[in-house]
Amino acid sequence: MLLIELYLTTNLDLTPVKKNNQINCNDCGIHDLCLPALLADVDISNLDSIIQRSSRSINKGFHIFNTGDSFQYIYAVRSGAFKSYVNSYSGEEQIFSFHLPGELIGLDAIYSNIHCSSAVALEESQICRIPYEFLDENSVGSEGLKSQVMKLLSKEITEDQQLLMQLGQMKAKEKMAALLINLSIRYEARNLPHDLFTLPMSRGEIANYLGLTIETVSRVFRELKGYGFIKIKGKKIVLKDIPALKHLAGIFVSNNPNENAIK
Amino acid sequence: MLLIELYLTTNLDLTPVKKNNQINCNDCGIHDLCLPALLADVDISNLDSIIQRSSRSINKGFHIFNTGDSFQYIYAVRSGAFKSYVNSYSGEEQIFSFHLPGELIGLDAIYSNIHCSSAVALEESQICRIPYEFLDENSVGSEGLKSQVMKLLSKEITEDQQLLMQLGQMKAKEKMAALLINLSIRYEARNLPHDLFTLPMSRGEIANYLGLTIETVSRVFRELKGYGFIKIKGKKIVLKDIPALKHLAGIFVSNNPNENAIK
DNA sequence: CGGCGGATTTGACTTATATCAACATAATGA
DNA sequence: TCATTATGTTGATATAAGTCAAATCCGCCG
Repeated sequence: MLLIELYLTTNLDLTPVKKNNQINCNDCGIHDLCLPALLADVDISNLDSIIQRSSRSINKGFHIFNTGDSFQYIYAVRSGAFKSYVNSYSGEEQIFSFHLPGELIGLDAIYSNIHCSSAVALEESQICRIPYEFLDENSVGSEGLKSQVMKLLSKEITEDQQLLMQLGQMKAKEKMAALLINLSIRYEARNLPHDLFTLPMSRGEIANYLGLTIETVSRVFRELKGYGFIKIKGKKIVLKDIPALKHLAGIFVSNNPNENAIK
Repeated sequence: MLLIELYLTTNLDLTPVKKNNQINCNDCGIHDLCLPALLADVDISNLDSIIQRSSRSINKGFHIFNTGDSFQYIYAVRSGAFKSYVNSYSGEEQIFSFHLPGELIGLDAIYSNIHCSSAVALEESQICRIPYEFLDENSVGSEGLKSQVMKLLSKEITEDQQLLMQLGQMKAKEKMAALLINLSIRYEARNLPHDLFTLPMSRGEIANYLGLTIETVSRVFRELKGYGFIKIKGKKIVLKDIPALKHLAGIFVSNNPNENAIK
């Protein structure tokens, strides 16, 4: 496989990637969850020369892009977590997505070539990125890549719609259960414990994301703990009764949907 | 320009398009708002042989696709209006989009090749459609088309995120003002009166879309009428004070954002 | 280690919006 | 046309979640 030495030259705090400590996509721990897994039709060795990896981690609070930035890269989370948010006209922040390892960030800018959201690290994180040009209509050899990115875009729409549904008609308790189950499923997909993890976001970020207040988030956690559905201490959470949480979230589980019913 | 006689052969109530009553994209009234406008790089004459037009209108209540249907076409609204919705596990409907003329429907299915939403006509409508194959990764000559659809997908994500913001933190009055302004902008884009139009959707559909109840929608209309911001009778609405509505929706208008302030 | 500041929890109270119920109006169809 | 049904309005009341305020917890830094 051909490996090309890359010198990254952006505002990101990335050091040049050296030949000898370079990891290729095939060796990456989240290979199956990231772009390569979606690129069956594309020559992966070629992809490896396109994808740029950060050699050192990104600090909590570091913005990988801001609203108004020109579209230069698509990012993939290698480790850690990010949030995407937009600012309303009145300046308030609205989080619309949390990004876990193996997930992509920045696709919103394809439309206007300008990012209309900001993305920031919620904790010590590592990322990979692909120059935007490889998705550009004039680029060659990226046919399969473009199709896959279209699928990802489409998937993102589907996910946004699910969130819309949650925000639109669900009660606080249901929204929170839905978030926990959603995180659980995503952690499971990367082969991490799905019933015991550390929430990468603060209570305030959960509240913002779900359209609630911090106090309500706190109270609902207490209530779910009271039911024995979860154990929570700070950001460490254990999902003790996933079927009950799924039921709360409106996800059909048992044959008798009333048997776990809680007012 | 080459025009090809097309026989449409689906579950849609479309009659064969005859040569002599066929309209091509260049002649279409919403040409500037639809796919052709986004396809500067693509040979439009070729597109005209791809796009299929309905010769008769679609009745209110007709579904152009349902959840679970395989992905066969991308649709463009020629006249009328549609809504897209998903059903929750418990069976309730959640509307996430209204589609006005010149807008596309069905892009959500690119990810899984199966529609995960349903689309239904809100009134007597006409549509065009493009077979999905022309976006398929194996298709030739659709490079520009694919790039444009990617942009549309990206745009849709941006729009969904705006709606998310609305649902998440806005009050009922603000949500409704935002919807009215949004419709106004979209009508303006198709060169229709932007301050006087007929709402294509029912009060119940507005309520569902905004995460409110029918009663609240009705009451907020009355309140906005009381302020003199709108005139409304049934589905006919006049936006009498667009700056005030924009201000309510949180869109910055004047230099002194407090001067229109209403509790 | 100890203290400072931000994050979280908890309680008391308020309020926006939902719910329930009755009525009015508009659309539909024989 | 009128009867019938769907859709929209209005009022009274209930409640989920927000607001305000105080207490507690926790991480961080000298």
